[in-house]
Amino acid sequence: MLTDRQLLILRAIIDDYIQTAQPVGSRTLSKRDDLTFSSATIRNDMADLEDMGLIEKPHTSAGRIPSEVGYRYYVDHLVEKQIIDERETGRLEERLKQSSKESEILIRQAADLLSDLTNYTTVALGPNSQMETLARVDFMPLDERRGVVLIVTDQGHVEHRTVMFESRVAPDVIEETIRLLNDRLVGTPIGQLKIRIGEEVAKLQLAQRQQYENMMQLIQSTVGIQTPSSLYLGGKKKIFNQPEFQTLDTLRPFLEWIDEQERLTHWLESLPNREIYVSIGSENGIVALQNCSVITSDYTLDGKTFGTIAMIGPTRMNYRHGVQMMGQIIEALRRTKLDE
Amino acid sequence: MLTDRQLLILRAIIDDYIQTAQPVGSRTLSKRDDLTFSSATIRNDMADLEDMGLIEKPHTSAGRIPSEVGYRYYVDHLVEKQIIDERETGRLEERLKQSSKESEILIRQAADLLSDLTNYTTVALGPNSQMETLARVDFMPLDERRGVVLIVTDQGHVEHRTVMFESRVAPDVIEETIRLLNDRLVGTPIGQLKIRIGEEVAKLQLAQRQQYENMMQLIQSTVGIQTPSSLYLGGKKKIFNQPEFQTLDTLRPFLEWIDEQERLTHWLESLPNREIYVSIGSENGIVALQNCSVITSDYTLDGKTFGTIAMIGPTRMNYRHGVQMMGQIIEALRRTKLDE
DNA sequence: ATTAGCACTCGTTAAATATGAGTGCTAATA
DNA sequence: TATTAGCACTCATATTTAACGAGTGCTAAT
Repeated sequence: MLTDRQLLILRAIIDDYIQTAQPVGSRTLSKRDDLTFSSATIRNDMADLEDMGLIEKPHTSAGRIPSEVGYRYYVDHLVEKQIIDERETGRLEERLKQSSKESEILIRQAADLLSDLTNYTTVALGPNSQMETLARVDFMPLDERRGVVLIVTDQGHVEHRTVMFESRVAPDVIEETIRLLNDRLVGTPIGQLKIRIGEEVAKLQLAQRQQYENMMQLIQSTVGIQTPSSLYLGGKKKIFNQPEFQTLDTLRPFLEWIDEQERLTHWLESLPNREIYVSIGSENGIVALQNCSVITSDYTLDGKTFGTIAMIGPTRMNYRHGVQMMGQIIEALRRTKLDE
Repeated sequence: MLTDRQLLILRAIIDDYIQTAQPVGSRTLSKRDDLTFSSATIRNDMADLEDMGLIEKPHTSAGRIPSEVGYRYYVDHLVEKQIIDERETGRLEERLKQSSKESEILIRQAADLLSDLTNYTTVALGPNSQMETLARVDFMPLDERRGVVLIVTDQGHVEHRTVMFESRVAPDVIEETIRLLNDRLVGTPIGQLKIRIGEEVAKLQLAQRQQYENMMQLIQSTVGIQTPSSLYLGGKKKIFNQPEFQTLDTLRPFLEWIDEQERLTHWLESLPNREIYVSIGSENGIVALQNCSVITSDYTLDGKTFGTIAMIGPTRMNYRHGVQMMGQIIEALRRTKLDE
């Protein structure tokens, strides 16, 4: 167990290191107003803290830096969660409201805002359309052999795909197929369209054989439509300002990783659903983010569960401020109404 | 005017420098099989080439590197344009064909392909939808006060926007408005929708006042739909392998610039329409691309003019190979049929 | 239990030195 | 006259050496 003084010293070391990115020495600490002990006393406590694995030194004659265990202790015990500053949240809500009522744009704006508030890179993942249900299928002819098939979800998302037919198709065949699709598939979760149609297709074979090929073509195109989750990166440049990323060895893996949209999406989707979750350093298990910490949170927009937002900074990130800003942003998003 | 030998030497210097990224000395050159002169002779010619501004030395005791003027001369006189290797083009066409028939995906694939062939970053700009004409407007209700308005262009591009009405709207009002929009606007270039509707709106005021607000809301939403040109970056990582971008001072501006989608789009759109155009070093006028050269070309897909593709590498780029690969890719794209 | 004092460690910086690739010029050669 | 061998000179880069100083751990005094 830590003594009060050790706690004070640990906190001071981390606070100082977060600000300066330099190892913190005992003399520096003893000069702080909130630490009244001599440097020797502090040194003794530092040795104890090091024995406990909370801090470490880069080399013999350097000051101490927090270890990952130290940061973990700091975040779990020394960061007060969820103090929502009503005034500030209101201001954020206001800024979000001004930008747009389009959910996609709102999310982007939120990510940018969070990035600007914290100076860390942010990633926002939109809703996973796989969960939404089909509201309607429609078709628009372009010419004799081409047309666009559209699907709309209950949440108002639209996806489309151009269909190319083998031969000229009679309008009523298309009409009938679309009607069939609407009859059978409306209300089906987007992710299950493909499976669902399999059950229905058998009945089709009884129908007119003549246009069978074209009908199947249209159906396959429809259920094959992908609904990609929208991903947005805010403040990618911010990383350039971090002292730990001033070398190519550290910068390159980070940039390469962050640019891999698909992997990023998977990662965000795989995160545990929580309010606000802090992953410190190598805890995240991603090699490219070894020296990064991540604050993630699911968010709701206008009450509905929506997606995930993440904030990525160096392990030496300002956890207190980060957690607080994250809390404010998701609260502001929660309060934002889409329809007024 | 350059003597034959000087030409040979200039070419050798540039070829060598392109490969090694190191200043080229007279002794190195004299050992090449294609240069039979002594190092002293080469030194004399080098001095002349330097006087003409074609090469320069980083410092007194270093070899020579090509100047921008030198590269320009090299590209204009020493790079043979447009030798299309039928075999290779066919292979590229094959690979493109396999990927998809969806134009968007084809373009991405082409950009990736070009990047892999050359090891430089590529940017592909899709067609500018502003030029396409409206083929159809449609509306799908979501609930009493919301719906999705869709527009389709003659090229099969679809854009949509969610509309939020002030009050409950009668289906027949919507139907009528949509019919009106289709009647008046089909065939109008997307870029001119807004202007065009102004002329029509006066007549509207005579119609039922009651639902005027909602009708206007629907119309405004429709003509306000943006059709962003699609932009795709291929091989962004490639820059990390270039020796001239191993330092943050050079890397950072490049990465920051390349990530600015909007600026990038504008830049590509502002380029002169040409088959293949090479911009060397500071010629492009962009500070962040001072040390980069760009090979750009408009391309056609399936015969139709489509967009612009660009290849960005260090000034010390392999122009011969780059120009050739660019030629092959746009030829392969030109031959690719969308509908078979 | 705390603190002053001191020897010791070791990364960082600066100066001193060595290395060598490459040049320009001059004089000899074909 | 054009080419080449020879040589002194330049200058970026790498290596070595020395000085510096922030910070530590330990011991003895308070």
